[in-house]
Amino acid sequence: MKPTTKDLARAAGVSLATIDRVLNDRPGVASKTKTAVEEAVRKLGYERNQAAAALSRNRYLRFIFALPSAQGDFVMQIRKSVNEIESNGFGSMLRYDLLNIDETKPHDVATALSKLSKTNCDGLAIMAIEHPEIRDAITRLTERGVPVISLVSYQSAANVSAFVGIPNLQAGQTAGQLMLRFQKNISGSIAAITTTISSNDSVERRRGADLVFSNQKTFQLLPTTEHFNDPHRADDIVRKLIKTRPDLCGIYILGSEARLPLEAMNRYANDKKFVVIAHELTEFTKTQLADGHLDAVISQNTGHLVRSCVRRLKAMYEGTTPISSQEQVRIEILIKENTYY
Amino acid sequence: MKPTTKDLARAAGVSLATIDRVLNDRPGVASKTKTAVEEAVRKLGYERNQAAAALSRNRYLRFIFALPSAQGDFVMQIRKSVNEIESNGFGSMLRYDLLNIDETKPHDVATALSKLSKTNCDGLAIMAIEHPEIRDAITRLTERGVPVISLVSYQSAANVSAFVGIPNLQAGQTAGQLMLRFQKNISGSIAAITTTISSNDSVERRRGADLVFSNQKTFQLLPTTEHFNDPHRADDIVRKLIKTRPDLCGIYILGSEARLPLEAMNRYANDKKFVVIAHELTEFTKTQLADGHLDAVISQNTGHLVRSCVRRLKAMYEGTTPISSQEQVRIEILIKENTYY
DNA sequence: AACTAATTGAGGTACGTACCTCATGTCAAC
DNA sequence: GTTGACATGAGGTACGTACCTCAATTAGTT
Repeated sequence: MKPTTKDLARAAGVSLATIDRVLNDRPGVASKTKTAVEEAVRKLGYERNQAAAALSRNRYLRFIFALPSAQGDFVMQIRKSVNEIESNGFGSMLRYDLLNIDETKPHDVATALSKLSKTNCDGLAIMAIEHPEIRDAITRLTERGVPVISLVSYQSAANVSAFVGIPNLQAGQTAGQLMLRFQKNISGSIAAITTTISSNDSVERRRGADLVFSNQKTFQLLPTTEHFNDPHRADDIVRKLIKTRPDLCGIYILGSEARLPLEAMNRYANDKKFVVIAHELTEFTKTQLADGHLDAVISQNTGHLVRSCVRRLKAMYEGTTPISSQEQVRIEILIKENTYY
Repeated sequence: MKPTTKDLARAAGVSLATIDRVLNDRPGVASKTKTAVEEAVRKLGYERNQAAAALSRNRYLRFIFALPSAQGDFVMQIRKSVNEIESNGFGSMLRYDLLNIDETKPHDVATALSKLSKTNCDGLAIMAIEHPEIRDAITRLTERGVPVISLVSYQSAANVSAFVGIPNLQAGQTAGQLMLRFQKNISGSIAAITTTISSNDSVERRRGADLVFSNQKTFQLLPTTEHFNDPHRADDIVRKLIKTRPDLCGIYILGSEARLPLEAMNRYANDKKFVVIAHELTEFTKTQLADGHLDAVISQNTGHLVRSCVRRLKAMYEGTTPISSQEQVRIEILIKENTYY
């Protein structure tokens, strides 16, 4: 059997009360006593019995996912994954809540975060743009002792404890490489489209693709065009591209929401065959893959994202370290054949 | 707060002892009482507090992984994943043990399985060949009340509760499709090499690839050749292929151990560029990807395999149903760019 | 009606930890 | 040498479930 607090007490020559004080960082312990207990922990290989601890605490760990309130297939997917994890066997005594944040109003976001503290939140995973007010709110939150993870989009706030998501530079390299390998032409131009280049992931992906394209001469990646979530703009961009670039042989959709450019493609590219690559597997992109309108999707699994967040937040709460290898969210390549419907 | 057994007792108008009898399938409960309790469970939405249950039971759930004792990068990877999961935050009170089975001696395997029962094993995940003796041993094991999962390689034993692994037909389709898309030639022959075609996964993958190749005329997939883990044979096969087939433009390594054919390729294919696709990401195939000797790897993540087994075994033990969507092990495509080193 | 068997209840202990109170000990400052 | 701050121990309760015993009740059979 594993050692318990009783064994610790005996080994360290102190009482259970002192063990409790040390293990739970309560005040009133002489530093040499503390050292002795820590030594005993090390020596016996004591690990807190989380089941017992959870039971004794008799309260749920409450993890909060702060996600953009804006519509979008990908964010929806994440939301769905958060809701699904509830019924999962992740040990007990865990609760997950969603918090909608309107990124267009950073002040409101900051206000919402300021209401969180150790008493109502045991960990936060946040997906948000980079903004001074948000960054400061996060910093203050961590100072209040709440572990914070930045999700999908990296937060440079000093104290953010971790990032969960794919490395976007590599994702861009992957997309670029596939784009080249899927080409049957011997040369041509490839378009790059995104929602907005003020989004960090788009920028990094573009850089990744550029790295790949710079290794060869026959294909060129055109400058990134933005559609700002405007259907007409997206339509214009695609129509103009096809009309003015006879050598166009591929489209790379950088952002996480591929719907608008893809729908435009479907309108104008009926006869000619382009290699089309986009990001994030959603119901929509799945359909596009199945129909052959999309050649590949570079994706991160939202279930993983969410579970990884939970594991890390839990580990931070418990003061343990999760296996880092398993926490690296993988860049998935999806083509028609390896997608599940 | 969630309802407890006390609430159940009150709601059903019975005592805690009876609640206990019903919840734990103990004898001596009138059927209408049982119904009443079950009704209360449903009505209150009662869910057993697993932390408390684990604590009270005060014993670890013991899950056993039966893996082939034969050497191999892939099996090693699985073994490693099993060992790593221990320190994972998978709820507490779980133990994982490895059981080596020598598939060349099915009778020994059956004997080993016959020693397992509810008292020393709460769930088994087994990766083994299809064999009557093994199949019967598994059937008897499930009859003794031990949940069994077949891992990687499907077991047709009547009572095996689940399969954890990738669908190999689809994996073959994926490999075949990539092989065609990566080709810059306009026609040619592709070799198919494996350890032995008595292995089920190789057969299914071949069938998958055939499906893809039959949709076009310009490339042909050569008959599958077997090397039986013999380095000379592997060497011979590759050397002869390159010498006798000037139109050779690709190699598909079907089995899960790619080392021998790849090493042979590295010896003979220095000058000419083939598209090479293999299965399973291991340290070796990673290196080959990085060096450009391998163009793509179709893989299943061993960490996922193992965790999926654990989740399912746990769910079976607890009598709950895991989210099936999350349990489908995905067919991963890995190229140089999206591999982590 | 008498008897047996099946059913149910009452009440307990245990698991390992968290968290609480209160008493006692120690040491240093004045 | 008294005071007070700090350190430590003793001992308790609680969490929700599992598992045990023994008595009491009920139902079914003869």
